[in-house]
Amino acid sequence: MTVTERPRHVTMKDVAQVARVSQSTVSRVLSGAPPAVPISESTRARVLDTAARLQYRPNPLARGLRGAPTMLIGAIVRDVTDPFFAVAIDALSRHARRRDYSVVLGHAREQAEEALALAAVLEARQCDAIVLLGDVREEPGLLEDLGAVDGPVVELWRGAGDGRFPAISVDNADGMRQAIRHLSELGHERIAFVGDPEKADVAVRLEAYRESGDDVVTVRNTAQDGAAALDVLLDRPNPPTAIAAATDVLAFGLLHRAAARGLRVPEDLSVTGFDDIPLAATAVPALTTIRMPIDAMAEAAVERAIGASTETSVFATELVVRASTARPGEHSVPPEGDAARREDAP
Amino acid sequence: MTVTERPRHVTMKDVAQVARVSQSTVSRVLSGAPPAVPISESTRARVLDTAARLQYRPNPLARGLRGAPTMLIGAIVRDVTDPFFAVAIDALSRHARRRDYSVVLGHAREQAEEALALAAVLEARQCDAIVLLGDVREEPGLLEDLGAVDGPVVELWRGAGDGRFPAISVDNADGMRQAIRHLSELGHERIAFVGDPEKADVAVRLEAYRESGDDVVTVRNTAQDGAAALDVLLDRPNPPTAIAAATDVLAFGLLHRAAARGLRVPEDLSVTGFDDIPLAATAVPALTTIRMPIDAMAEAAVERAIGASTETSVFATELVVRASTARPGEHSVPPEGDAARREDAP
DNA sequence: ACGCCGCGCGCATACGATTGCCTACAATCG
DNA sequence: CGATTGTAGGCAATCGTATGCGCGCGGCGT
Repeated sequence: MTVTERPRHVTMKDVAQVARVSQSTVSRVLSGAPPAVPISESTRARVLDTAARLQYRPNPLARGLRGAPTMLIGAIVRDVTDPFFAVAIDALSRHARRRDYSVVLGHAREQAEEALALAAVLEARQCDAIVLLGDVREEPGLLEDLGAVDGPVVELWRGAGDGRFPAISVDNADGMRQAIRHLSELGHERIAFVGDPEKADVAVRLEAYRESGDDVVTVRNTAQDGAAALDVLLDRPNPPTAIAAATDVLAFGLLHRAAARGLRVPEDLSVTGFDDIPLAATAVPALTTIRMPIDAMAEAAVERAIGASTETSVFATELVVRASTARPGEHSVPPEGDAARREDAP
Repeated sequence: MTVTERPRHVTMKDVAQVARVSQSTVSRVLSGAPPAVPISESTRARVLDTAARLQYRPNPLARGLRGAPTMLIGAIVRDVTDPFFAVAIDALSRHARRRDYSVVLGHAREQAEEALALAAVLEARQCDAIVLLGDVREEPGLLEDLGAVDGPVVELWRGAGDGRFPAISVDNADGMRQAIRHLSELGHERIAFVGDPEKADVAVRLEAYRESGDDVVTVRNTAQDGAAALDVLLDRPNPPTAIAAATDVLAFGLLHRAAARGLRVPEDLSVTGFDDIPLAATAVPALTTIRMPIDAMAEAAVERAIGASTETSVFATELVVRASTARPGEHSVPPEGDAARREDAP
């Protein structure tokens, strides 16, 4: 074996030279497509062989420069740390894959600067389409920037879309009403709401809550803030018997602080979440929450992004009753019970 | 406003035409670099102005074709859904940002095929470096494929690296010993281990556990499996008084099932986790766990990836004592207590 | 035997940005 | 006043791939 100094990158030209054909022939053979130009079987085989021997890899940059699709969907997400978005990304990636696309992810991390740099990366044909996950309203220049992008932009769970881009969304208001109705039907009369109305989707949930209640604590969307919110609520003169949290993460904080204060859930306090993150089913106690059809929504977003569909539907939520809600002062149904669904049990 | 049919993409040529200069001049002005060729102030201003007016965006593909760095770090992660990796990605992204790099993420989702497609995307100068998060041993062709990549490849939390690529890792064995020692010092004698030894890092933790115990339940890394593992352990003739989980996610499952069975933690059972995911501090009860210096490790990985450093250090873990561990049959210290650290309280 | 057709393939150019080299003009020097 | 230096900027090659167009050659028809 001879010493090859710096194998830098094997190009078509290299393959062509070795195979004793022109670079265009190599291109035609390797493109695989129905050859607009006929190639003899012997030549084709020779090219294919040398390409394999030389470990040729097409350069996507050069391909893209010629206008070829990158088969990449860019996803901009506000905060990867949010368990809900993690699941969403996973679903998005799975459905993209089924369509032969890959997902590249950049995240905004609640910082405008970052989001901007990201947008610059994703645009300009680095990827064929962009999916916005969650509410990215806070990024001032981002949306504006995105307007200049070539490919389609789809919003997924944007909350209250302003119609700037097609959106795949969920009926947040109805979801919150389902939670409130569930608590009402159990006999709760003093129901509080905890959430961060800065996020568009939470704002919609809050608005739906306001139709029947007005005991609101505003916090950032962390379990720690959820815990602190419980203290605020319980130190009120007439504390609630049930709390509807805007997200599961907040509900986790509520459950934690309730236990720390010696309060039993659901006997002394009922708690509902929103999102049905993976850990919700194994919370202590298992969390009653509102589930969204993540999988179907991700699929819709992918189809919209790659132009396979032009629909922008609003998906329905589903109440998942577990063990964190009960009649005031009563035990929940079975101690381990998922009244409505059971798929969570191992 | 005139009708602009298909603004396709504003190129330097367009800017040059409008600004009445040559395309090379536009390039020189916009590159910003110390001009090897002098440019008059008036020309520079004119170019800058028209570029802004026309909303010019450089095409990164064309840049990359000429060999320019993409300022992108590719991250390949096994499973975005894992809360631990979510935090890691966040840290990675932050540190990359500080160095003017962005992170693009692709995930393997435990599927070889997917990982391969991803590698193809990331290689070939689409990004300047690649960071592997977690154990990707299972992907057969991936590592091999990665060997052919131009840029540097760094493994982060790969567990037991095979030395193929430089690795930033954590002392998993010592971490597990810290947990076991903590439980021993509390007086526990029957300590069980729950984890998925298929993952390299968990395998190391298991090995360290084996130095002092042999009550092992093998499961996949989900909270549901953790819950099921508790049933297995408690139905044994001589059940453990403490369980060291290989990850926080498993510990969540253990806590859930313990509560569902009416078992009090930590009075009847002590539980330790591993990772210190964000929700660990607000588990019910707050989870005693092993923390890793995620931030420092992510920083090290970024520096290694972009060639700013050549060190491959092994980082130390830290025991974080919260409320899920106590002497057998005894209450934990303060009900809400973080004995060792307090930064978790809101 | 000559022209025509079609197969198989190479030439050349384009994509957008970078960069080495060269030109044109002005100012300054000898 | 001619030569030199410096300033300002254009020309064209280049990166790797795709593709329209055209060229040569062999076989077949008349």
